Amino acid sequence: MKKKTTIKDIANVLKITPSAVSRALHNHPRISDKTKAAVKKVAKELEYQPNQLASALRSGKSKLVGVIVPRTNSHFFSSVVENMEEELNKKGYNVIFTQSNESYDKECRNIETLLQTQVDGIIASLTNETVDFSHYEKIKAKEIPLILYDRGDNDIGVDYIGIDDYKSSHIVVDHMVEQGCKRIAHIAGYRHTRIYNNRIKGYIDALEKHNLPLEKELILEGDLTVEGGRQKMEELLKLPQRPDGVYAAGDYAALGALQVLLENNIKVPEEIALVGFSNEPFTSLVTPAISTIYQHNEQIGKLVAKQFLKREKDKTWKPQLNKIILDAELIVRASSKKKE
Amino acid sequence: MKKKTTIKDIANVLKITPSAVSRALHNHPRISDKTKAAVKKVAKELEYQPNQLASALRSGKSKLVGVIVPRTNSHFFSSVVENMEEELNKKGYNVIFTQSNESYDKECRNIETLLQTQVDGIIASLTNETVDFSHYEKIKAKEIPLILYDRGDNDIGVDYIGIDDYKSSHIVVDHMVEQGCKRIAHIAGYRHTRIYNNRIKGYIDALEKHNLPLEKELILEGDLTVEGGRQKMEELLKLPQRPDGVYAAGDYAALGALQVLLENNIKVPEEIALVGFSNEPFTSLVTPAISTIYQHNEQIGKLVAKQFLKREKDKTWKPQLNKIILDAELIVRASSKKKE
DNA sequence: TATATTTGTTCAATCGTTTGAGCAAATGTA
DNA sequence: TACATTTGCTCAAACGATTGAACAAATATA
Repeated sequence: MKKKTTIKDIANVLKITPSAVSRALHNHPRISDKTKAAVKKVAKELEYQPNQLASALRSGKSKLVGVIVPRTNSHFFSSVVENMEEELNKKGYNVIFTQSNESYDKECRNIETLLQTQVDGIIASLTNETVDFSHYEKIKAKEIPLILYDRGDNDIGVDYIGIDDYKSSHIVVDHMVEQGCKRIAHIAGYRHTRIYNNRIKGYIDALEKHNLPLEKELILEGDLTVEGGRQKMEELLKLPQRPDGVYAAGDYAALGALQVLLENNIKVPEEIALVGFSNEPFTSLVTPAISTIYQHNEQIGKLVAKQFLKREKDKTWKPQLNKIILDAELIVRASSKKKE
Repeated sequence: MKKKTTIKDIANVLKITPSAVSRALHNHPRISDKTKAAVKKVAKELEYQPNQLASALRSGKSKLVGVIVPRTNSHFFSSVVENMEEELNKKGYNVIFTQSNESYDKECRNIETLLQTQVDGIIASLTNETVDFSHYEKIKAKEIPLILYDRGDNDIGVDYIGIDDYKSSHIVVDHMVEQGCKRIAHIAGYRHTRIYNNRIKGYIDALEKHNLPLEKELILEGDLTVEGGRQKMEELLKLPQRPDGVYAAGDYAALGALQVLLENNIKVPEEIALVGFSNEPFTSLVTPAISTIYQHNEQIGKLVAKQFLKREKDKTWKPQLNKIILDAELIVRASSKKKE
């Protein structure tokens, strides 16, 4: 039943006041080096652990950052979060982490609870459902930093870190053309989600750049699940003239497509080349390994954390749209290597 | 620059004291229904949000639970955490979540920071490295609930929730024998990790149960990575007499084994059946889909949360070893279906 | 009617730390 | 020597909520 030691205990031992102890521990210039040393020694002896709650209450800073993640069972998000945490921990912040599970309601509730917990800032990526952004205004009203990543680039008018989806499609198409593809199909996500729309636009413009004709029946919008990928691939195989390359806007869809191709004894990449998107771990594990777009997960995590720390420091900053867009990177694997 | 409303503000509006407001909000029996209603009305009007920090400081309860996860980029852990969070949120707890990244040092630091944040309890799964448990004694000393899951069953003498690894091996071997396997190899994890040791013991005893001879060269210990699985599988293929079934103690190793089998044009499951462990998502995605052990991720998450809530409620509880062991479930897929 | 009990509230201390103001002693400046 | 500045600390009031004790008013009991 041993009590936690407080600054008061340290003060008693040294016959000074708690205020002096507090200042000593924070290296206040008006405390003598002698006292500082003595305080720190006693603090160590008594195993003093500052009570963050008390300090948070008094100073108004909880040293907690709230993070909202759409899902954790995606490699992209979990590695983003991992790096964010690391960076923030270094600066003495802890991360409270919540999942929205792609549900708008849950996202709203997450914001509620995070604000209630008096977090010093919020880092979020929107759910696919989110089209109304009023709940984010609450955060802005509290005047704490709000940083978005991956989803929600233009929506709320704050800092945003993500990759360039439009350009990513260019990179993919450039690569496939370079490998000899002449008719590239696109298994796309739904247009109403901005990132998928950008990928579609990038795909279209890249075709034009390479003087390839745009064929409507080669763009197939759908949900990017394994099953979705299978269906779209089957449709593509039924076309009078088959494509010689397939660019899927998601890895799961790419996997579904690959399964169908292999089941039909179509050689990948010789007959049809395949590229996915996101660098989910399994892409390197299947045979043939799937080429895909790597979104710099780690770097996004770190950049988000740094942006938060920057905003947190500068009290005068007023929220405004500020995008940091990273170039994605193509990882070329067997599924798209027609040439050696 | 609008200030947050406090109970004091509500008190001023109604010309009563903050204590009355506090009690009204908590439905204290000695506050009249009239006052309660009035307080709640004003609270709503002023958009009152209780300051958790203040309440935590005074009451000594932060309503935060610290969770330590070895890694998040594993499907098992992320779904465990997801369900844990949901269950705890329901009861008004927030989750502070930290990763140890399988590093002992990081684990120690995680505990430090969690304790510093004054969490009401800690939920943890040990890293593979952890063999010294003294840092966990600190948690026990603080007399806050400590619940372990998946890793660390007997080590610390507290509540533990996990699956029965020994029995899981029996289930796997039973199934393979039933499918007609006569010589089952085991690509095992290192014995010094308890769960892997239990899987090995289960494998051995199950063979005996089925009157199958135990052949030393069919047990191959190693790290259960894709590459590790590949190597072990290659060793197995070099044996004078090949096994007709392979039970890998991890899905990644199973995948590596599968790759080698397919590269050698060995028919799976006809010539060699294959079973993995953990139900990582990719096991259902590869061809043939890999049979594996499902660890009831969701249920473990929920049970851990419930156990925490139970301990949190009962102040008189003294930590003692208390294991909840779930039976794992075999998911039979193509890779082990020799019979129809 | 006098006393006991219940009801509804106020009072004041407290959780542990931070922080502006205050003040004496030490040091610097003229 | 006299005054200004700096140094090193103390004092006391916060931060916002909770809680045991106190107390007046209302109600019940004898």
